[in-house]
Amino acid sequence: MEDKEIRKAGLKVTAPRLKILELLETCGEHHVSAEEIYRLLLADGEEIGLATVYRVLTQFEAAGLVERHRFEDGYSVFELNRGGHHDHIVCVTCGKVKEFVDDTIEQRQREIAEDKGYEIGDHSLIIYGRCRDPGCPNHGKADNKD
Amino acid sequence: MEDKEIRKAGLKVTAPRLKILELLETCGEHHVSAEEIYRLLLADGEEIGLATVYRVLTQFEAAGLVERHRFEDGYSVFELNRGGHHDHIVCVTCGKVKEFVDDTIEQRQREIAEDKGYEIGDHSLIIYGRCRDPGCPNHGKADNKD
DNA sequence: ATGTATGCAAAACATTTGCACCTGG
DNA sequence: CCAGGTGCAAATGTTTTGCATACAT
Repeated sequence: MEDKEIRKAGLKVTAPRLKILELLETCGEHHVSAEEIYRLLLADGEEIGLATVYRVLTQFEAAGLVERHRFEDGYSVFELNRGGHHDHIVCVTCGKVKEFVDDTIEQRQREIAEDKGYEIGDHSLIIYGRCRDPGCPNHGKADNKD
Repeated sequence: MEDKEIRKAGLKVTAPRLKILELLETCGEHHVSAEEIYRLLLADGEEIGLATVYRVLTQFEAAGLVERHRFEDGYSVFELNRGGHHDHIVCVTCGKVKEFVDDTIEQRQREIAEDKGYEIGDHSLIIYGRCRDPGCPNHGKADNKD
């Protein structure tokens, strides 16, 4: 059960925390915003406040349970921290996100940080592109400038 | 003069636009927020509104004149688009930003996008670390020229 | 002259916080 | 029982927008 995860974070096991964690587990690689989580839980019959969602997510982030990403738009999305670090490739048209890790890139980053006189911490690499999924609205189209 | 840049963007040449463009030119690699631009121009004796700063920056961004970045905190910083693409390495302590380009990483990104079935567009790579500057640890002024 | 830009104030956002009430351990 | 958690409303901080006026062309 995810009770343990919550306790391990030094938090009490409450309905909102359990529900949010469960929801994130069902999301897999899909990244959800606080607002989305809020609406999904409401729709699921939970009585929960948006403020609580934010509070819990912030606590989970501090505990390393979830990761927060600030993609291009002005809000954050969250995903369960499944251990391994990874970067993201996002479809600018349909928003689909895939994850990847590349050792060459990871290594070069360490070298660059060293070279620039920084002690490396985290990093964030996001590739923006267009996916070739049939369902993607932009399927086949080329870059149109106007 | 930078009149041309503004006209080329289909915008009228006005004082606020000129001033903002000039200011960005003096900034070089230093990334400024809308608020900072606003305060700097006020301090410089300009009569300008914060809303105008945002409007102009948005227009400049759309015209490809400036780039907007959303680093870790909840606001945007802007820099003049000097043509060449580059990535960023940011000090999490003092906020200092350095730019870099690494061909190996650029190349790997193209391969990854291809591999994952994306037609690559842009990307954003930000390395977070701690710089080894003497004046760094305690917030201080963050106005390091580098 | 005329369509744009502007400054200001107010709105719209995502997110945080104060507070009185609830609840898990 | 009580520290910690919650929902709600109000506060925050950033960015956007409505509107009447001012200005570039």
